[in-house]
Amino acid sequence: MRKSKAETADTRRRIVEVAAREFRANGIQTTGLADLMSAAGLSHGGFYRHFESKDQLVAEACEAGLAAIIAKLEAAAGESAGKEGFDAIVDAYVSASHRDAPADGCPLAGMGSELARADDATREAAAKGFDDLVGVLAKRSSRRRKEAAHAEAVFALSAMIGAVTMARVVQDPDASANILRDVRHHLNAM
Amino acid sequence: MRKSKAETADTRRRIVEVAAREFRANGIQTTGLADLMSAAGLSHGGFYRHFESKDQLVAEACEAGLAAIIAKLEAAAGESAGKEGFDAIVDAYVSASHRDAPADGCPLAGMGSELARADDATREAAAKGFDDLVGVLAKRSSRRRKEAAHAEAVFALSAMIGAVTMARVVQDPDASANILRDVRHHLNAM
DNA sequence: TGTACATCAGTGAACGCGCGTTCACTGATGTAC
DNA sequence: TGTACATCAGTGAACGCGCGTTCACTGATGTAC
Repeated sequence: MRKSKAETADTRRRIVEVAAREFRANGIQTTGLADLMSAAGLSHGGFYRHFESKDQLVAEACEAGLAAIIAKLEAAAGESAGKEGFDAIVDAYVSASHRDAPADGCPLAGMGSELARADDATREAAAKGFDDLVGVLAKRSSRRRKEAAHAEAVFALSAMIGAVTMARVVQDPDASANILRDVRHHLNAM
Repeated sequence: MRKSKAETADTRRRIVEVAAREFRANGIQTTGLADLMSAAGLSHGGFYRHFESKDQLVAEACEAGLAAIIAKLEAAAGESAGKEGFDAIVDAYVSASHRDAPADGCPLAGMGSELARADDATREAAAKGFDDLVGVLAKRSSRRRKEAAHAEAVFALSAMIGAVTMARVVQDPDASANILRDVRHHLNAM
């Protein structure tokens, strides 16, 4: 039953990808390895051929999820540089479509409070992702001074993460949409 | 072994209080009923004399935690009305002491992403708490128009929740402190 | 290049453990007369 | 007001279940000669 190196690498990648989706959508604690493995088309006994522990997978999935959202936001900014790009990123992040698709969204919004209690490697991956996202925003800030642009990006990202998290908590559709709208407008007006 | 009505009510209150602390500090899924009950000084079999299910306790604990943080923030604002009170609340919320004491802090920051996946009653309690917090801020907003004050409060609260959540994820003490500082400064300058 | 052997990806079953929930039991409290 | 009985808060043990992790096994892949 041994698989080729290429197949093995592919399987590993598939597990991380599935995990990144499931953890964002359903939470870390709630998602079992058996579910993950069968979603990846495997029996769950084989998990430990690829990872030392669930924690290791969590860290890698967090990293992968953050890399994915960063790529998406860079794409959303597209050609638009400066403030225009900044707003494009804000609009993509603080949106109903992001709110409604946590599996494809930002890990910091999808599992923020769980990440605060995760192990060192996972928190490190999350912190790096946060920094990278700050960088993505900061380089498009209208502030001239570098420190001011960075601080503005930290502020904006905090609001973005809080907004999407709370828009997912609030069940009333209007109230939820209003949170997104209010935060978007304030960030666009910055 | 039957207890008097007063004692029974007291026990129930104690369980909710302990739960509100533990859920905020350690998360909902991670906190077991046996732990909670022994922290409340009881054997865990007696739980179902007071609650129908863990979910019911989660909802009540969420409500209690939000009522507590609201009282604290009102107290922090104290005599200061208007913008001064607004800033006092922001400074109390977006602080190292709040970050470091999740058990006594805001449930929306302590278990935000878990609340997004909680049952209806819990999400309702969380949404009401969010609204109430918005109200606490809005009535101290410098905006004259009521809708503008409300929108500003929603924006500020989203940033506050995101900031405390992320300050708990980031392990590096300087980076974590900087998130709080940047968000505080921007909200104070609003 | 071909053969012989070692490696190891994946299977399927099992492990101990802690979870939420249930239950028989206890005896003090509450209630009805 | 006092007595007799029903209620029910709390105990402690047990329930089934799903969890993360381990393991013996299989057989194709990789490696050494």
